[in-house]
Amino acid sequence: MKWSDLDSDKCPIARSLSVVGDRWTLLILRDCFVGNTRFDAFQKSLGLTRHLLADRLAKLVNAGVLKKEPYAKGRYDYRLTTQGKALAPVLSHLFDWGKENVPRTEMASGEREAHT
Amino acid sequence: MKWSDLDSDKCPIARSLSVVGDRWTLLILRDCFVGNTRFDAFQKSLGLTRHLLADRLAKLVNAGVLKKEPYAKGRYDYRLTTQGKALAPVLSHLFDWGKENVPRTEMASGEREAHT
DNA sequence: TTTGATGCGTTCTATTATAGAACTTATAAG
DNA sequence: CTTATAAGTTCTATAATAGAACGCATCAAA
Repeated sequence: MKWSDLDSDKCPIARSLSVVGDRWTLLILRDCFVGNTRFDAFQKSLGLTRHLLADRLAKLVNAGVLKKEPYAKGRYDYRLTTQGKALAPVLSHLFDWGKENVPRTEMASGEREAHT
Repeated sequence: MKWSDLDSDKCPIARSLSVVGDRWTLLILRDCFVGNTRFDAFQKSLGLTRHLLADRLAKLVNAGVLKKEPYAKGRYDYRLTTQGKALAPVLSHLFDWGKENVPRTEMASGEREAHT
């Protein structure tokens, strides 16, 4: 199997991962749950490249997880759809598991992030 | 932020993803929950390259999610640790979400897989 | 009405990651 | 001795990601 064929897999877990299993995708959704809605806000918060961010947002919109709502010409809010909101338990458990099982390693230098 | 710095992130979700957020990793764990324990079994079931499988298994063992138990000289069973078993709710919700929200697309040709 | 800042991308090059197949080493079976 | 199985490793080719710069449109100030 190729990663790109996951969407036709018999297993629902594999199909879920075909939508949210790419690098950064779940972190973008975490930001959505916290209230971020805009391109630059995601980019600054996550630090991924603009190229990838554009790609991931497009895929999420395409999959019906986010919807793109214009608030001015050429500017958009990305908001969770009902489908997207249904992912809350996944993030919630990842939060709990990480808190319990993945101690924070020391950083090289400058601190970042604020989320929760 | 780089993907490789996620392990020092303040957010537990980001730290979780530093362990299980790589391509294939959650599918390998799914196989573990279903009872697979061996290298070739994972490889045949998932179809990822042996190279990547070796890499992912090593990372999971290193992170304490799987443990490597020899059953013969040079042969091993990979089994979930307590920490690994604690990921069950994540997979469970991904299962539910995929079943509800990600319809299976048609395949190009030959069917595969059996899981679930 | 030119200048500058903001928002949302796209384009470019360089580096990593992944795919696919062949090759190792060791054990065990025929 | 030959073949089969298990668990990798090595190799080359292709795809994905990082990092920075560029583009274009709006708005606000000068």
